[in-house]
Amino acid sequence: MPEAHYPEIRALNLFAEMAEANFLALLRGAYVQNFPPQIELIGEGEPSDFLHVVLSGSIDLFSRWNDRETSLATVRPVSTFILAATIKNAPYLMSARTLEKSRIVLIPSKDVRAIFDADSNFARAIVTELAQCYRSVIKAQKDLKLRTSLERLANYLLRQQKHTGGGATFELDFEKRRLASVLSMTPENLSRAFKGLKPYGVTVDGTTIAIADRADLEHFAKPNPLIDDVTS
Amino acid sequence: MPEAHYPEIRALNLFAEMAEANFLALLRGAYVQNFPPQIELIGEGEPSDFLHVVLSGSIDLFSRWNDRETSLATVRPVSTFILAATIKNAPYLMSARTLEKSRIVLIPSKDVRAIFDADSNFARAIVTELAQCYRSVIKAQKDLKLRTSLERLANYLLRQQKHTGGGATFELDFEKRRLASVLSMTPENLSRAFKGLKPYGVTVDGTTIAIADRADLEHFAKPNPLIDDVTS
DNA sequence: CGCAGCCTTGACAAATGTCAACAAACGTGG
DNA sequence: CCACGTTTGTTGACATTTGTCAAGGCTGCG
Repeated sequence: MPEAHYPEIRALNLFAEMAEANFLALLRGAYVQNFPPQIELIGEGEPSDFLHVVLSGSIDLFSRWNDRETSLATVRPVSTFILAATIKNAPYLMSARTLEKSRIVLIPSKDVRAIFDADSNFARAIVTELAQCYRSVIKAQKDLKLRTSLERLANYLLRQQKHTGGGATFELDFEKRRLASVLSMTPENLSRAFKGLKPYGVTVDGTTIAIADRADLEHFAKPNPLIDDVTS
Repeated sequence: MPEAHYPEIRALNLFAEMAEANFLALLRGAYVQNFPPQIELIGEGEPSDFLHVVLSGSIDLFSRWNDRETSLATVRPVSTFILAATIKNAPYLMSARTLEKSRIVLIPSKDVRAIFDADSNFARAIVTELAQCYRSVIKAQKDLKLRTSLERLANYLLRQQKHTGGGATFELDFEKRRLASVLSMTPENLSRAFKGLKPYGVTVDGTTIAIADRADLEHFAKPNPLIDDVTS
């Protein structure tokens, strides 16, 4: 793969502290690939042959069961996905597809496991990353089990507002139908939920959201650091 | 702590491969404590001072928000809990309480982190454990987002039947109100859900469940290894 | 025996999903 | 650049699922 990509991969927490020789060894077997939108990169149940790194574009992690489908997470540059399956050498639990044109690095899983054994800094970074992932899912679980769909939407909007800088108006970074799936509701229900937040100062124009008074919305949403904060 | 407990702790995957000296160092600062039922051991948001190991009894991991409460997992002997918080040195995301009289080993988190840095076998075991935990939560997430409560109950019963040896009748290992919370439903809804499974051969007598024809129930429940299998 | 907690049941309310229709936005090929 | 068809979002009417409240039965324990 082109060395031009090395620095941005190296900058990831996962790879930042490892020995240079090991980093190079890891990327020696890796390659970069460009994918058009809506391509299914991996299917749940398949063996985890590669650790994936998104360089550009965005990836939807989703799952199907009994003719139903749900989005579990979105991966944006620059970060890795399906690390747990790679480490455990177990089948993928989620499918992945490109949402837009995306550039992905594929690192053979066996190389990841080999270097993991050889480089304790890398091992430590993997632990931190996995612990982070675990805690993120636990938060999502709490969001799902403790809140109604209206509350989930309200808190999502507050998170997204913060994430985009805190301005009174901001853009959704999802197609609404995907947002609905992420929030575990139908598109119709999401549409009505937006209206349900109007009393709390939320107005919607396409993918542009305006929050008239953040405190007002927070009073309803009751955001909680142990559910809504990205870090920690 | 009494050395009598060492072997059963040592037998855990997490501790099995580490150097003896490190194992002893880890347990030097640890102590065992007995708790009566219904004691809240830790509260979400508190700093993660100890890694916990359940030697006997059982522990409910749960979370509260806005006057609501939900059970996220049950920990049974012999296993650890809240490893991720310990590793990240971050606040607990879940509260924990004893369900029955329980004996717990408390290992200072800073010792865990220190030995983690010193013992690569231990580090590897932690990675495996975390990856396992992560995948379990993802499965729970899929269960929750892709299935109705009736389907979740049906699949839970199939898992529990398998877990208890596969006999046509078996015992629930939960109080029904807790099972309801784990499955993300109200006790009333659970009560009715049991009746809803009657057409598929499920009969209930107290905490004793009978499944007349497993294939019949499976036809409805559509269990899937990527959601319902404990391993992998 | 009597109390407390759990489970169940019924009646009802609220939340959410489904289906159908239509409008708006988007992309493609002419 | 426009016309067309496809996809997405919205809305209404309705069904289903799930939750809430209240009451009563059962069980276990002091």
